[in-house]
Amino acid sequence: MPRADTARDRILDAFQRVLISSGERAATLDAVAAAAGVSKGGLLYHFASKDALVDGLLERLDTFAAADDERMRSAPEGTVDYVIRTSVEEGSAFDEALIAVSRLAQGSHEKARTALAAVRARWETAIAAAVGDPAVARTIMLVSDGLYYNSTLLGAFETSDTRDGAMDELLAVLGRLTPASPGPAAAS
Amino acid sequence: MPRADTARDRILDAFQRVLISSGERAATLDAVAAAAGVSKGGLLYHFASKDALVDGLLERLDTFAAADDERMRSAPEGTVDYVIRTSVEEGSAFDEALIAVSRLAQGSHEKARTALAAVRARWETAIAAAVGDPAVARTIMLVSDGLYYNSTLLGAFETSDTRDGAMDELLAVLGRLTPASPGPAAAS
DNA sequence: GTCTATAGGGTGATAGAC
DNA sequence: GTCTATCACCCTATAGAC
Repeated sequence: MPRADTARDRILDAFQRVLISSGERAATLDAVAAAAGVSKGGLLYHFASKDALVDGLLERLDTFAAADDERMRSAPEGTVDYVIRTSVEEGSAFDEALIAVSRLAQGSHEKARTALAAVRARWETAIAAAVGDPAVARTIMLVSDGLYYNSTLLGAFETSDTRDGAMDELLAVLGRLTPASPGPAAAS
Repeated sequence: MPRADTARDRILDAFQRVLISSGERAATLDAVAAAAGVSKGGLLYHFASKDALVDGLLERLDTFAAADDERMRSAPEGTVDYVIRTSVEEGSAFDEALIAVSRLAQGSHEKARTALAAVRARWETAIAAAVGDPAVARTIMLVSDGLYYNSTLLGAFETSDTRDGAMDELLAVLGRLTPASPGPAAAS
């Protein structure tokens, strides 16, 4: 179901690509159809309306988010490490769906914004479970939000943030906030 | 110049209002003209094109940002306190211009994104000057970004963040990161 | 300065051929 | 399943009356 080479999936891939590289406004049915290598009519056979196309992408995001949820909680480096490091784009399928939906949310699409908030809620819950102090958990979540905001919305990571070791530095700073316990390895 | 009741300013106010409440896509010349109480033709007399309208808003933002820069550096509560607290919407004229430009940046508008990055750069510089450690400064800036992301883009502050004292709590957590010196009062 | 009218281009969606 | 018209609508911008 997730990685089939059906026409539907190829169209969703194209939709994502156009959204990510050119934004919501450019993601017209015409543009998506062209990127998918079909005509507008062909696209509309698989997705009866633009809203249906959006819903398809939102479902895809939800599938990926559920998978990420498990990975996040069982991450060997620890939940906080995992969440912070994956806050900045790395090119996974989940990432791509997430950024595409972000572009959608940037437009006006209410459903996309809700879906995004739901993904964020998963992260927040996991961080709260990993760190004792709720105020610290909130701080860490906000840092994650900040990384995400910079990398996907502002597109401004030419400065210090791509630098190798910047992430380790950041995690070291955040590590100082959890008085009791483990940044890395809360082991078995 | 900044607070005159000229027709230009009334139109820019209307542009802001529509952008904030209905998003970039809804901010058509028709909608802005209606909100400003003029016709489309009337609007286009003052701003020759939609691009000119955007430029007008960007100039307004820059004026406010320059004023904010001074306030930020001379804030009696300290720069970090000031930046963090003003990261979440409070309804100032600066805020409104900032959010309006954000909505614009959410579309595709490159100039708006650049303007937003410039404002962020002002904050980052000021924080770096106030806090010794650059890694800590970056962390604080990311928290500010996160607050901004949540309040203006996700619109998700119904949870813990509006709560009275949430900001104090957050600032207390961040205060633990500056080993040497003063959250509040680096006084005279 | 502000209005109405209209040109010109793009967008989502339908109908019907293949 | 996929394509080529084609429709109705909305958006920016211009022209010219008042």
